[in-house]
Amino acid sequence: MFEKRYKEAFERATDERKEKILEVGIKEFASKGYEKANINIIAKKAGISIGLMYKYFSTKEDLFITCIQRGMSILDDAIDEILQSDDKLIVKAEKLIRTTCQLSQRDANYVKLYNEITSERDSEKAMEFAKAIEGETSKKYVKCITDALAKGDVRQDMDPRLFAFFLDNLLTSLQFSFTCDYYRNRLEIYTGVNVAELSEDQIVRQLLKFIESAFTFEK
Amino acid sequence: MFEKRYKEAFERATDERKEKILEVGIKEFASKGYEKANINIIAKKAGISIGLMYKYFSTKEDLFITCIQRGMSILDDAIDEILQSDDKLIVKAEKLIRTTCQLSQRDANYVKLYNEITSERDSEKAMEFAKAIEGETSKKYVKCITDALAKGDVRQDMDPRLFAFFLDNLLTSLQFSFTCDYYRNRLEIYTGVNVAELSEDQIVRQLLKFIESAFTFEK
Amino acid sequence: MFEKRYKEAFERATDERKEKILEVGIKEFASKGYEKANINIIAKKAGISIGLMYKYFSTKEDLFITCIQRGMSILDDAIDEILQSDDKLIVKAEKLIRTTCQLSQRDANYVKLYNEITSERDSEKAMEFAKAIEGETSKKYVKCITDALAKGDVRQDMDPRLFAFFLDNLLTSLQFSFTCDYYRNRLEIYTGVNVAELSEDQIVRQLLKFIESAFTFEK
Amino acid sequence: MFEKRYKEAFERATDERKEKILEVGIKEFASKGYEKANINIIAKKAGISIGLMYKYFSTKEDLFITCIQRGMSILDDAIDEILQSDDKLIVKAEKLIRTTCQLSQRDANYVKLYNEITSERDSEKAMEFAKAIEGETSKKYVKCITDALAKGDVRQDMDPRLFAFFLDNLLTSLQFSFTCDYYRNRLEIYTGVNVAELSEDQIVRQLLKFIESAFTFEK
DNA sequence: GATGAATGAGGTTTCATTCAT
DNA sequence: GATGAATGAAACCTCATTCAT
Repeated sequence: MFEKRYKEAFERATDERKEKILEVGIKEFASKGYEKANINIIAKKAGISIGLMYKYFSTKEDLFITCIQRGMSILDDAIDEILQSDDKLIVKAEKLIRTTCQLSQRDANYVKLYNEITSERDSEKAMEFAKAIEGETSKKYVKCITDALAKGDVRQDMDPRLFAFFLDNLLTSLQFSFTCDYYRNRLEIYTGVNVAELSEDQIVRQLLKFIESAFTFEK
Repeated sequence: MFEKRYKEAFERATDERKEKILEVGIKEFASKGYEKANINIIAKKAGISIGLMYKYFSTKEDLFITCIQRGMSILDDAIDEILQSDDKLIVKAEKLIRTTCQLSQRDANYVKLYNEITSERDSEKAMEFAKAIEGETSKKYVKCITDALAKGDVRQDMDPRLFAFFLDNLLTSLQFSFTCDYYRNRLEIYTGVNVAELSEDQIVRQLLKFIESAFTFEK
Repeated sequence: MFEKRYKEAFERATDERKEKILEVGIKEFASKGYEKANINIIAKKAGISIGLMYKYFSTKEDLFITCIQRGMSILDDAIDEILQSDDKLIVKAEKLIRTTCQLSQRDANYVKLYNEITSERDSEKAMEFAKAIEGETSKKYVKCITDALAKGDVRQDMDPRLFAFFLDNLLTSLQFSFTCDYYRNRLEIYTGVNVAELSEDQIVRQLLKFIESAFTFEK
Repeated sequence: MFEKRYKEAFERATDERKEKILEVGIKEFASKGYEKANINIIAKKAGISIGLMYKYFSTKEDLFITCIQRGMSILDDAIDEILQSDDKLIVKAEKLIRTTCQLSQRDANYVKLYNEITSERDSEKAMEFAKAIEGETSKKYVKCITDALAKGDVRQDMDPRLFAFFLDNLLTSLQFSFTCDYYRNRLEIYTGVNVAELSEDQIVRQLLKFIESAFTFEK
């Protein structure tokens, strides 16, 4: 997805070390955001010297992007598996929703990282990020829907690319709503329920209902 | 929505100056983000000294929040007008979608500011922001849907709060997709079309279709 | 004592206003110290504009010194009255000690101001302050003791100037110990008693004993 | 006395550098006072970058307190040695006075630092300072006098804690009078003699006389 | 006489990055 | 390969003082 942003020295490091650096980096970037995260602290927490960190990554940004790569590829893998199954679209949709909920808990930091990218303001970088992160996945989403359309499983009057886009918007919003502070509070405000007591299952069922009819209804 | 975050001196400034400061501030925060925006530069661009800036706002954060207030209240006004009309839900939905598109162009910086808030990581502030920004609007969204439900205009098996939430998610995603760099690129990737050539009308019609059936279909 | 440091305009102000300005100034300088006191805030609290403040005083320092003048002259008056009485030295000493205790409560801020001056580091100003503040008083102290010496009321082997100096040191230390935070804590540490429960009378009696024998003993 | 206020990096610095930083710091704080002392200048004079200064000390205050620690511990050591000897109280008193004079010359800056603390206005910090600086020493003073009392070397009608306090007041005042500008001028005013020509020996002898009779006389 | 808006130099603190060892 | 001491630009914020009205 991204071209590599780490130096050769990083490849030569032990897996354990690579793992540790990315784990710590993801945690820091996720909890503080890019600007406020401190690369010196990341190095210390990862148990390496700042000098070595710069042997591994040329800049703070390169470390960040390498963290993103790791985080995004894990999120994508889970999604890809569902998209490439033979299930009907509606079944896939349900799986996607449920997986989204699970990932939001298990991989909360990855989701937060994704949210961070989402407000990138340098348009060059924004494009680079979007291509790297959304490129493959979007194709799969579109393909699923195109296939369903061909099979007659869904309404025929839709633009599959846009419907894929709307579907992804709903799933992404849901993901953020389970993970990122602002979005979480927003969800609480809409439901009127404290997030701790929130019935995840109720949300899943309603969203599935919403999506199902959007995709199948035809006047 | 927010309690005021400017000092009395700011109230006494000329309207022209108040306008200028907020305009410049919004532009800077929208284009660089909170962390990277520089108060000294904002002051200079607004044509006042840094000292005076601090006579108007106690901290960078206060200036930021005052900018937010301005931006959000303008966005909200447009939305509120639609939500409080007597139109049927579907008509409202169409108006909301169209207005969203327009605002995204006219008030792009406000939308970017909103996007900035959306990745707030301090959970106290996130809550404060969410309450201030989403509080009133969410109520109106929910009311619209509850009313439509009572009138039998929409499917009866929905949870109105959650459906309102999904609807807002779709609209917010759309808004970002027209304004924020990352989201814009993502939209291009999904549609395969350069944003300049993108048929806004096609998007509007498809989204309306998506929403309409989600809201009215019932097995 | 000091030459005047206020401008003519200040003389023309109403007594009430003069009073208010000095009162507020003394309070601010006493509680925050010279550097941290803010002349804009003093003006505001005194109910005048900062512009007018600068019509009254050329600089922050001039305001400060005028506050000092006011504070010191009040403290001095109380002391002078005692020193110029016809009492025997020991009686005067007792009165001085008791008055010191009273002033420390009634005029705590003046004492704090005096303490502030005491750490002046510009040697020119230190000299100016010392001359203005200690000049007259020291003469009276010395005279008292010289007189007592002449009358044979006290030991004949003393240097009256130095004994006056030691006496003043004890009284000044006591004054600070009742008023200034650091000195107050130091007193608590020595006595092992919380300042609120501290028997002022016990201190007075012991100090008088200390001084009395220092002045009258002769081998 | 104080808990350490420097970071670990400071411990790792060479002794020469540590020495230099504290020396320069003490000089600056002593000559300008806490508020007016400038960390950037201290760093420059110490031959290190401001960034490194902040690797050594978290804040200006921490640097200041570390300077205090250094200064106070040196002053204390000299005093402690005398207080813990087997000499009679009067002998100790003489040694204390003479040492006070010497320290005032050799360690003038430490004394100035002490004077600076003495006007601390934040009552929390004042307490912390007082405990750290006066805590141990005061105990030793009191113990000396209690012992002398038990041996019958001094008058029996005294409160040992208060007499210790008065003694310390006299010594502290003397110390300031030899070092701090204001107090020095005050001494000149009392004696009528220029400080350069002032007979230190005369002062010592008179003060010893003063103290001796205060402690031994009994009606 | 009186106002208070306006200035801007200057101080503290942060942190990405370098480089000698 | 690995260290971590060292740098210094740059950001936020304060406040004594000025001056037009």
